[in-house]
Amino acid sequence: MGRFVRDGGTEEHSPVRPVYQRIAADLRAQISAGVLAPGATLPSERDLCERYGCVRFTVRQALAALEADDLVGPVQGKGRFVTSRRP
Amino acid sequence: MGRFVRDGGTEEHSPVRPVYQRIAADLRAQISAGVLAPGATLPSERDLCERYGCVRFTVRQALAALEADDLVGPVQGKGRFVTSRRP
Amino acid sequence: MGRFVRDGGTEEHSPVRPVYQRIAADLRAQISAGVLAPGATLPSERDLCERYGCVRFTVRQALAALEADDLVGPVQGKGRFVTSRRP
Amino acid sequence: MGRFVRDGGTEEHSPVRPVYQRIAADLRAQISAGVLAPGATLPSERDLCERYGCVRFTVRQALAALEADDLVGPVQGKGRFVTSRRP
DNA sequence: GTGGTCTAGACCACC
DNA sequence: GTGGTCTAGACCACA
Repeated sequence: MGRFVRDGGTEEHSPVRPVYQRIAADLRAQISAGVLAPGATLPSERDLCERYGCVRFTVRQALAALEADDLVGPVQGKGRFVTSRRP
Repeated sequence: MGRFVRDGGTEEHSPVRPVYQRIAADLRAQISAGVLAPGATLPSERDLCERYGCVRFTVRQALAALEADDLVGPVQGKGRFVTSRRP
Repeated sequence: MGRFVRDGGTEEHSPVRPVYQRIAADLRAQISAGVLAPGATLPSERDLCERYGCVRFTVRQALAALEADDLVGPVQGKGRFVTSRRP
Repeated sequence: MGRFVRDGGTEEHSPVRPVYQRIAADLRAQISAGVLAPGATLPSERDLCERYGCVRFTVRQALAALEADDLVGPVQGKGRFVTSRRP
C-alpha cells in the first residue's frame, strides 16, 4: 500500500500539469459547455477542495486564473458567480 | 595525518568519496537500523543541508539515490517518508 | 509584553489594509521613484519576507499584483526583474 | 451548585442563558483554573463549534467577550492565545 | 455559511 | 541559490 504517487494514475511519468491548472481547465470547460451558465453560482471553495482532493490554496489558484479571464467573479460572503457578459 | 587510506578521523569530509554518497549511506544506515522507521518523515532538505553542511543540490543527490532504491518517497508539500513496503 | 497587535503601531483601530497591499504599494513606489530601475532585479521573495516580516505567501500576493500591472516579471531560477518597457 | 438557577442535569443547553455566555463562562473557568494557562493556544473556532455544538457566529460572540476582558487575543493565521499579563 | 488574508512550513523545476 | 506548486491549518469581514 501507500506509495508516493500524487494522482494515483497508471501512467509512468506524465508532464505533471499543476493541479490548479487542471482544476481551472475543468471549470473552464463546464462554463463553456453551459453546465455553469452565466449568473450561476460556483461550488464553494471548500466544496471544490473536496471534489478535487486538494487544499483551499490550490483551488484559489485555479479560481484566480478564471477571474483573470473575467469568467467568474467573487462576492464577499456569498460566493462566486459565472460572469454574465461575454467579451 | 593520512597514510594510504584517508577515511580520516576528524576532518569534515573525505576528498574521495562524494559527499552525497556519504549522506546517502548515513541515511541508509539510519533506515536499516530503524532509527528512521517505515512511514517516518525524513528531515527536510534544508535541515539536511545544515546537518551535513552542504548545499541543497548535494542533499538532493543523496535523496535521489534513496528514491532510486525505493527506500524513501516524496509527498508534495509534506516531506519525504520512509517507504513502508520492503522489496 | 506580548500583546496581540499585528503592526505594532500606536493607532487605536486602523482600517487595517492587508499586509500584501502595503508591500505592493511600497515596491510600486520604489519602482516609480527609480530606486528599482527598469531591468533591475528585485530582492528575492525570501529577502522580502525578512524585510517585511511576513511569510512567502504574503509576499507573493504583493508580487502578483505588480505582475498583473506588468511592472515586474519572474524568470525561473533567476529572480524577478523590473519590466523595461513602460506602457 | 444550582440552587435557584436551573442548570439542568442532562439537557444540552438551557433556554435562558445565551449559549455564547455559557461558552464564555466555560472558557473563563478554564483560564482561571489554569487549564488554559497564559500563552496557551485556545481551540480553533471550528473546534469550539464542534465541542459546543453551535455555529461559528455563536463561538465568536463568546470569544469577543473574552477579548473584551483582555483574557485572550487573536493572531492572524495562528490562533487565539491566553493573554500573558494580568490587568 | 461565503470569500479574504495569513502562518509556517514542505517539495519541485531550473539555474 | 531562484521562483513555482502545495499542504494544513488559522483568523477576518461580510451576509
